[in-house]
Amino acid sequence: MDSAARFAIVTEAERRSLSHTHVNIREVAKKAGVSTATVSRVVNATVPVGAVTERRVRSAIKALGYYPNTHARTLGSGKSHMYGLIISDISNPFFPDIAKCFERIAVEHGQELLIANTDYQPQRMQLCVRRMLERKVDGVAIMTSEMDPHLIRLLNKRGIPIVFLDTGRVGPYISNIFIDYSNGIEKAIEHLVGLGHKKIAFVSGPATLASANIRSEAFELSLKKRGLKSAASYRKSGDHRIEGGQSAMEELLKLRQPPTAVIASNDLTAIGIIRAIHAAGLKVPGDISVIGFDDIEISKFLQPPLTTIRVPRAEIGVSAFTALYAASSKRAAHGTEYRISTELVVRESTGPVKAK
Amino acid sequence: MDSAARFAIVTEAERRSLSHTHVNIREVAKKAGVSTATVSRVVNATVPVGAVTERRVRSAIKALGYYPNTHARTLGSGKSHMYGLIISDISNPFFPDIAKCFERIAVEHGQELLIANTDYQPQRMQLCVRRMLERKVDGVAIMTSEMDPHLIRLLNKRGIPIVFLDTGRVGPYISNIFIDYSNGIEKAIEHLVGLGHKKIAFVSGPATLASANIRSEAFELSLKKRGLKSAASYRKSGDHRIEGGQSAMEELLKLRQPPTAVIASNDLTAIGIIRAIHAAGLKVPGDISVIGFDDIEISKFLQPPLTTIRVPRAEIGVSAFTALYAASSKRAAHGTEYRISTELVVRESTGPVKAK
DNA sequence: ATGAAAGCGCTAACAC
DNA sequence: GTGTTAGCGCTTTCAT
Repeated sequence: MDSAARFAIVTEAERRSLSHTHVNIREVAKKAGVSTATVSRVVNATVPVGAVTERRVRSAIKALGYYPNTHARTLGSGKSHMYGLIISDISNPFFPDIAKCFERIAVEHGQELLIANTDYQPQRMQLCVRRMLERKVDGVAIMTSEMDPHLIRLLNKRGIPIVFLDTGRVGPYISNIFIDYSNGIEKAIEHLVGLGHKKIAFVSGPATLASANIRSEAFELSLKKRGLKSAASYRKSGDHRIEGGQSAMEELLKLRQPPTAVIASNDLTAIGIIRAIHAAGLKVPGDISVIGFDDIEISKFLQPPLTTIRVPRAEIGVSAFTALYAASSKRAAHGTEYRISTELVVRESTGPVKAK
Repeated sequence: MDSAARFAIVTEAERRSLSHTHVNIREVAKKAGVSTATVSRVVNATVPVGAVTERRVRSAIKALGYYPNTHARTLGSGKSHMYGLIISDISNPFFPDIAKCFERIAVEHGQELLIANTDYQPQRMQLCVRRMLERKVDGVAIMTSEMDPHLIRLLNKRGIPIVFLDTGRVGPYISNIFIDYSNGIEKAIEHLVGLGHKKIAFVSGPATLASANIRSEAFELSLKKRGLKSAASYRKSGDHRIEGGQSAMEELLKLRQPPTAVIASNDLTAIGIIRAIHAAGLKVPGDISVIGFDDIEISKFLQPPLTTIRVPRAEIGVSAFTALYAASSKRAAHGTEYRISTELVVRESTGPVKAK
């Protein structure tokens, strides 16, 4: 099969004739013998149209291969039918699931999704917001920590609905997705205590990340609730990547009394921790138990399969969309708080504390 | 810090006053005492403008907080400054790196990236193309296999530049990113043969995926080149997910003469393979060597770190952008082929064949 | 139920 | 170097 047949390439002549005649609503109207307004009504199903008229319009649309120009539509109606999603880094396995779910629902509702990465650089946040403003998005989901109040104000001033993940509080045009980390963390500590662990360490994420801090604080709190003392030497900070977990664990292993269990601020960190433990010739969970956070897809396939605190990412995607959709369709000026709970998924990286 | 202070929420009165006065080019022009055309010239730097005028315009823009409306701009100029990227599934770890890289470069060039997932469903491809058409993208990168020639024609007919990944041939407005799999695969087989392996199996991807077939064929070819016989029983098909690799390996282990080495069509498959080997009480690479494909980020952190054929995803992102940018800026009607080579990354999942 | 026409915010061709 | 103005393709009153 040659190239032309394979892709059904059109001839240059055919293309020229078509590009001059870029099909628009006027041509459809002419062909159907109606006004452009009627075509618009058929396309958008705004007000009822006579049955015969509708059929004529539809067949004209089909015959001409008409696709409405979204930009013109936006200009006319004021709604872009586009939501923005600002995240740190799409290659962080936490985000793709959220983005995918959000996109699917958005498309089902006739909305588009515009994704912008800050790449963890606060100054890129400004560019992201600018893009959202220029594209006139109907709402923005912000899932980074790098959020200058000034930039938020830029969006809020224009009445653009915003939904935050985890950070931020509900306000005018501002919703928030609250993730109940404490629930999962308490279950995790309970699980470890039940296995006899007393020396429990925590490897946190970068201090600049609000959600990482929340996880860290929830850990402290849960530990206190259980009456366990929380030694500062059992608190290490990572970077939410494998490398950070690894070096944090290396330090923990140098302690005179290394922990018997470690909870990580995310699964990548846990992978690094396990790696360091293995590198030291120790076993998971034989010598040290490890609990991750997030439950990214790969976690259940690790050696050993990772016990982890699941953060339901699909639900986050749904809530983010729901928040923006509610705010932008109804004229609900005040945001809503969406609650998402976490749960402990017990697999094989945790076990009874080693007998001395 | 309370909500208002934290986000610098604006008052309702302030917002009302602003939303009525949705800042547009005319207001900037009025404030700067120039025409809208001049403002446009300053914003787009199309033709030189007097130094004082420019300064006045810029300060008006700043004072008013003006952000040009991209949709109006698109309507006026005919260019949307937006590229589409159609992929199967953003949560497949192969894609985020490509998307991220593409997006970064695109933004640097004043372009936006619109991502659409087909979710592996051919019928969703139609919706994706429609979205691209309606948003009037300046070009589309198609990185799925589900590509109905009819849909391609829809894009091509309108002179919209397309770039394919791996599949497809160069033609009018059509570029292709050719990935030289054979190079990496040959190196992989060479590596295994050097370690004494003769019984080498291959676990392919889904037969519906063009790139998976290309990988599979390249394997066959390389094997023949080396004069090794290629037993049909050593050819299993997976699904490019962990599960598929696992069950494929389970079958391979049932063979009277199981292979001593396995090459997988992607890294996830390799993870499944390793899992099955471990589940059978065997060791990697002690009993069986495993080579993956892609080199996703996690591969080097697996136990054991995975030897794999790296497909440079950042380069793919760059090439995809370059192809579209070249095609849409110059009026180069004919596409280009971009070549990307693969390389073997030797880590610890491969070792000498087990002595009998 | 349908048509006519006035925008939406910007660009670009043309004047000066 | 700068202003004027006619579109770009659609939505949306306002008539009819």
